[in-house]
Amino acid sequence: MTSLSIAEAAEQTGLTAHTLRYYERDGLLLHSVERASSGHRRYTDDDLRWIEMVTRLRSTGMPIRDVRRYAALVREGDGNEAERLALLLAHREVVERQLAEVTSHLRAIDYKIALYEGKLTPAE
Amino acid sequence: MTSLSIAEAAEQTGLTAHTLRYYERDGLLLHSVERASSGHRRYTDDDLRWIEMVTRLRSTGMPIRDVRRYAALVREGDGNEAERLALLLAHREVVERQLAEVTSHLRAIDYKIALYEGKLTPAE
DNA sequence: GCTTGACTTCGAGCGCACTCCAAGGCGAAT
DNA sequence: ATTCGCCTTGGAGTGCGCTCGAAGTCAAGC
Repeated sequence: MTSLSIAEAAEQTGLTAHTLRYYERDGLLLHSVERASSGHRRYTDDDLRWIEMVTRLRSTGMPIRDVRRYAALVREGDGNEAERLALLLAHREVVERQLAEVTSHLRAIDYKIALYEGKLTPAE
Repeated sequence: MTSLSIAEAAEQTGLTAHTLRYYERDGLLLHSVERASSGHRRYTDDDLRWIEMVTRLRSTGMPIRDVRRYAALVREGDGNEAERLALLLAHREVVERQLAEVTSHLRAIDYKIALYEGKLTPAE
């Protein structure tokens, strides 16, 4: 349960093993992943939970470098919650603006689609 | 009115002059942009309208190569409306899935934000 | 006639986020 | 003991979408 190989962690998180190693190297995780005596990585539930958070940030378009900054803040421990909050709030604003933009562009595309559909299924 | 320099077209479309040239080179426009006797590009209203459509597709995440395909279909003229429609419908599905995903991730981030806000503004 | 500034082309360069490869290690199974 | 499969590292490579630079042209203004 509480200790997965990199392949299992990849499966669980939807990332590739390559990406998991890359994230670790690049400072997106809170600390180096533990190793078995063989040298193989062993992911804990906590690791997976954090990686899930990273995935949420990434999937909403947060750049790697900002995720790294956020990870650094969390790693530092108590005392910088205001800074973490600021980072998340700033990100939320970006995402919301982007959602609004995409939605509005999508409506315009839908209009175009309706035109083509009208052409293909002529009114009786 | 109906004939803009590349700088003016850039201003109007929100793209850079570099990007406008790049799009043209890359086959995203319906035809080569007309030239003044000086060799400078002159953008017509039709050009701008098409570029706006391209911008909508790009802003919703359609890859350059698919925009190029769509442009090719439109360029071909009447007779392939079904194919154009299929392309747009497929794109709409992708965008909608992505919107749903981002929205759901955003909700999770909002929850995290609420936690930090709770920490910072302790309940009375 | 010279300068200025906006344009031209061609091709190289860049930033991002992976993605992959080569060479090797470890442990279990045959 | 050798094969197999999964893992390791360091570093190179990839794909995308621009973005930029160098060198040159042209028209207008002084």
